Amino acid sequence: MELSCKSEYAILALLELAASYQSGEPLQIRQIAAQQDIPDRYLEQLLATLRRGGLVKSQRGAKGGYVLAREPWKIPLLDVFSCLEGLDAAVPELDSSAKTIERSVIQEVWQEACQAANLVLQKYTLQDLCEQRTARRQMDIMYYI
Amino acid sequence: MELSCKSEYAILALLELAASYQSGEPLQIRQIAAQQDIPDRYLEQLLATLRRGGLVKSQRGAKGGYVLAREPWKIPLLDVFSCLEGLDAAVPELDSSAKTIERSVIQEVWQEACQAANLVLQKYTLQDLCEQRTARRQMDIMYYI
DNA sequence: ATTATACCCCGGTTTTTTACTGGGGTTTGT
DNA sequence: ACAAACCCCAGTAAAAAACCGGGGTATAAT
Repeated sequence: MELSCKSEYAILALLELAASYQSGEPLQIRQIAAQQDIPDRYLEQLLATLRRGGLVKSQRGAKGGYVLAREPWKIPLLDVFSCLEGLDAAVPELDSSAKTIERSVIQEVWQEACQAANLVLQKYTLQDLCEQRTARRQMDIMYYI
Repeated sequence: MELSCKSEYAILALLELAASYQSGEPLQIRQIAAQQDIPDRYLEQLLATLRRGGLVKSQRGAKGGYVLAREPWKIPLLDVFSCLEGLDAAVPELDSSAKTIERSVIQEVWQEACQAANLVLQKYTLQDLCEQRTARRQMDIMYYI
């Protein structure tokens, strides 16, 4: 199960926004894209999706950009995934049209596995990842010395 | 997270093999494909992969076919997935080449989520699914009456 | 031995999804 | 007014998933 570029890019962008959340100043697509080495036109689409999903707010015009729609600790990663991949993707619904019993039995197990994964993605917030990042940076400095 | 055709087909086939495991008689691709409504040429590929992965054994020639390589209760679903999608797919390794700290932090969380899912897939065996199936069939009969 | 059956190998094609790009419009601060 | 940014839509390229076909090989039955 590979993490899609899409999700990785989105989370990277959100991490930037989380880091600058205190400042209140919006970040521009260009900036984020440059910082995280993401194709900016592509990132634009992702941010648009995140905006429609209520995860970020945008400010148009000069000095515009994006800010998180709510505090970093109130945004679990699961929200990001369900926004991008669709909620039905995060937790696939077992269609009652269930062609055969076998298939629905398999789907149920699969669903349980997905829910287990989602539980993990639910418990980590952007804030958590930000902290992990700074902690890691500290470690790298220590190691350097 | 959608279940791939590939994995669904494979598990369906393995369920058939599990069901006829007692008999000792091999099942043919054609039979399984017809029973579960799977394109037989495609199923052939999958069974070949499962064979190379040591999950099934094949008997060539007339009266040939496939049998499970070991008892149904000794085959957790995770084995099927890792065989088909590759072990590195089931548990993505975080490459130490880690471009940036941010990306590796994200990968770690993703990996934890995958492991949670794998734990579920580890605990269910083909046997379990078979039993689920027969149980479900009983229920359907009750409901019919 | 011959023959029919059924797996084996390998490669190609089609379809779908993912990742990415481009053009032209609209809002907004200076 | 004008430049900086987002907005919308549509297309393309590349990769993965799903599927198909041909010719070969082992094996059981006759």
